[in-house]
Amino acid sequence: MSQYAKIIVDVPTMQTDQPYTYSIPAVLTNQIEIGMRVIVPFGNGKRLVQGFVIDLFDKNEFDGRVKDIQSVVDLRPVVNTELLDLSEWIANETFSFRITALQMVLPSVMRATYKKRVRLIDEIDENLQDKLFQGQDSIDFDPEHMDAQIIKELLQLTKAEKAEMIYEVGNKAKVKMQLSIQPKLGFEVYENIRSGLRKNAKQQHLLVDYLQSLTENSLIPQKQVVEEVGVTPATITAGAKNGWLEKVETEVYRDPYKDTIIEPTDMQELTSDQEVAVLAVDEAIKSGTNKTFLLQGVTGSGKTEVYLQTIAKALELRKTALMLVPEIALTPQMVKRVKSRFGDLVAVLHSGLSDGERYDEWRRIERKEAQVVVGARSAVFAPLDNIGVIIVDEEHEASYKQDETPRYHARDVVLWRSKRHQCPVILGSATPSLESRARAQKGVYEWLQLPHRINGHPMPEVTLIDMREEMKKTGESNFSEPLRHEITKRLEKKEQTVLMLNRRGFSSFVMCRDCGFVLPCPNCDTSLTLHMDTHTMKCHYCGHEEGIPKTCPNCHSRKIRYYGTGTQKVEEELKTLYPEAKILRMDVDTTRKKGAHEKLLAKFGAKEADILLGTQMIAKGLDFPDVTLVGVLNADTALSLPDFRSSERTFQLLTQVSGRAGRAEKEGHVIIQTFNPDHYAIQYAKHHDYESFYKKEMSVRHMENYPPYYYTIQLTASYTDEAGAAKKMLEAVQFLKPVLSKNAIILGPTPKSIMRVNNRFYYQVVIKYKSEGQLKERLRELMTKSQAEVRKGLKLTIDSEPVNFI
DNA sequence: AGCACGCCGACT
DNA sequence: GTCGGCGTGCTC
Repeated sequence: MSQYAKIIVDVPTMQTDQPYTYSIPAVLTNQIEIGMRVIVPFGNGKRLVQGFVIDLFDKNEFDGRVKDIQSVVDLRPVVNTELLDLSEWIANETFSFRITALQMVLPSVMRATYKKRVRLIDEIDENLQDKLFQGQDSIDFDPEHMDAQIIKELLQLTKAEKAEMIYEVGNKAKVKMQLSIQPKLGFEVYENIRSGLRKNAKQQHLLVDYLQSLTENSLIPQKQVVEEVGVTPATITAGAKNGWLEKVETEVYRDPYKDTIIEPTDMQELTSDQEVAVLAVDEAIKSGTNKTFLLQGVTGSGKTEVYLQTIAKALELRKTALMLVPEIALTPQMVKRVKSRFGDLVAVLHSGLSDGERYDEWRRIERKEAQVVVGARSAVFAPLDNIGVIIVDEEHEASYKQDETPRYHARDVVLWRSKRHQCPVILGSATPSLESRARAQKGVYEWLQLPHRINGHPMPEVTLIDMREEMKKTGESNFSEPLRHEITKRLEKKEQTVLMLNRRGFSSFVMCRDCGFVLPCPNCDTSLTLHMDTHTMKCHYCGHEEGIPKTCPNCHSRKIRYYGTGTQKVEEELKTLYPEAKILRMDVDTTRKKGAHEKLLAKFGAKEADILLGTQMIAKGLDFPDVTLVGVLNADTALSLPDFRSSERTFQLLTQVSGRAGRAEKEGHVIIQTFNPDHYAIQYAKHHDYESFYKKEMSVRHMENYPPYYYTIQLTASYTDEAGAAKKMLEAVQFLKPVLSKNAIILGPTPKSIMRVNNRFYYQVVIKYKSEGQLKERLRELMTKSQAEVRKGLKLTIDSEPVNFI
């Protein structure tokens, strides 16, 4: 029977990033447990905030006024001790607030909502009450959407104690309820009731017949009864009145896949390589060994089957399993594959779900109804108990790193949880990140390989097209001679083609042919991008939108035209080249709507189109047997970016798209158009040679002191004026230098490559280091020290092991 | 974050 | 003279 609780309050600032002590009032005795959410008064006024109970104890050591907890939000803890510890670890590792880290491990609907109301507590002039309260005795107080005069008067009333401010802490999480009916009587009783009915009471006869056919106390949704039996809700209500049945509200899950028909499938027979892998992991599951496996297998080598069978092994031991997949690879095909093996035991978590669906999947996991979780990055926080195995598919994917605070890497969280659960981890990829591959080399990870494709087919032939030469021949076209030729051949043979446009650094902008003027964003240092679908110019950084200019704003020339290569423009060119071909375009614009992505792919899979044109998103996991040609229109736009990982990214991307050709019986062909045909990333991708790429890239990283030889940390400051941001980063360097050894390398401060975004100026510093015991502590001090400036509009972010350097 | 307190300019 | 602007300190 604890009397006090330590609480992390929902006020995300550096100053309040610490547990606060609250007393537990007598009415709440024994109701409060660690991991529950509570509502507490916080601050001078009557402000109420939500908080998480992180500890309970008896003796108060805080000498100051201790307030009572106002109320509890949950009946049972929502954050278990594992996730509590995990959130603390993440807050530490990522320099984020504990409250932010706590909220992150829960579905977003469970975040508190705050509202203020003003309520009259004294008589006031009737006219005034009409004006301020619209006749009511209380009104929502929302200064954002209220007249300044009204706000003022309301505040005056509160000051004069004629009105009071009421703080409301809300909860968006809603459990969906469904009205069901429950037969309450036995067979004979219904028999009697029926004989007492009038002959022409058709509806009542139907209902009684139906009730009689059910077992007593079974629950049937009313909706279903209305549909299947053909009785009206009114009849059911009447039945309830007569005591024939009872109406019951029951909880239902919003199931995102309820309309998907899933046929159960059996395990596939394993190749000997797969067998070795499954056995190794199984052994670790059985012995409860916290071991990490790097499963490196070429596309089509059957990594997924290895995942599924290890999951099955975990389930056999009554353990659970977690499988992470990159968001874009989490297609219905993928989900179906897992669900068809494990049925209702599977919960799926990804960004395509509505908040309600996500919440319900989360509750199914939490209640142990789901034992297999498949999901994107944030699914790593699934409240699974007794985890037997954790899988990270496509472990090299940059999207596993969250690019907002808390900037955690799902792979790191997985390793933390595996330690906690004493279970193995499988990191799977055809093109592992250098970090992981290097760890496998050193024996930190156990290296499992699947070097052969299951169907025994050779990897597709890859042809490089030197666009420097081609440009001389074809001019401004996006399609080289050989690529056009191959597309034509596919159209004749009725085979399918996939074309990929490497979107990075690519977009259509508008330029004046007379003076070279490019339409800039007024808020950012970028040019606006043309969007055909909305007929506007948009900024991809701040969302600014304006009309398409007809004349050049600079020289008033009418010769203002599109440039560059957006998917829309390529699509237009394709249509002119192949007027008879059916083309599907897949990019951010065509897949924005929920489910659009799936529909497009289903269409292509059903051979309703000849050519699929898209951005990176088509590179992942698509499996279409009739695709025999894959074309990459611009292989190297990413290569020139000032990011040390650009070679690695290019190699991974090209290797992945290449894997899309010739998955089934037919032989595939890949054509890569490039301006750098001799670049090693492109050469090794052509030869499907990961190992050589790995060696070459490791030597580059070694020479240039980059990961995996060095750790990196990136500091970014942004401010409303450039000097302020630059000054802050200079100060930061001065502040950090004293604790850094001479082995640490400081890059910068430099302006970010797009220095101005949304009228804020960005400067950065990157520190490369091997071992700096005091660095993290010092960085935390830097954040505390900067509080005053943060209040004045400075934004300071610290990103440990950033994945994007631009 | 959001609230109270406190100190200076321009208004009923 | 007071109202209200925002700079500063604190929140169990």
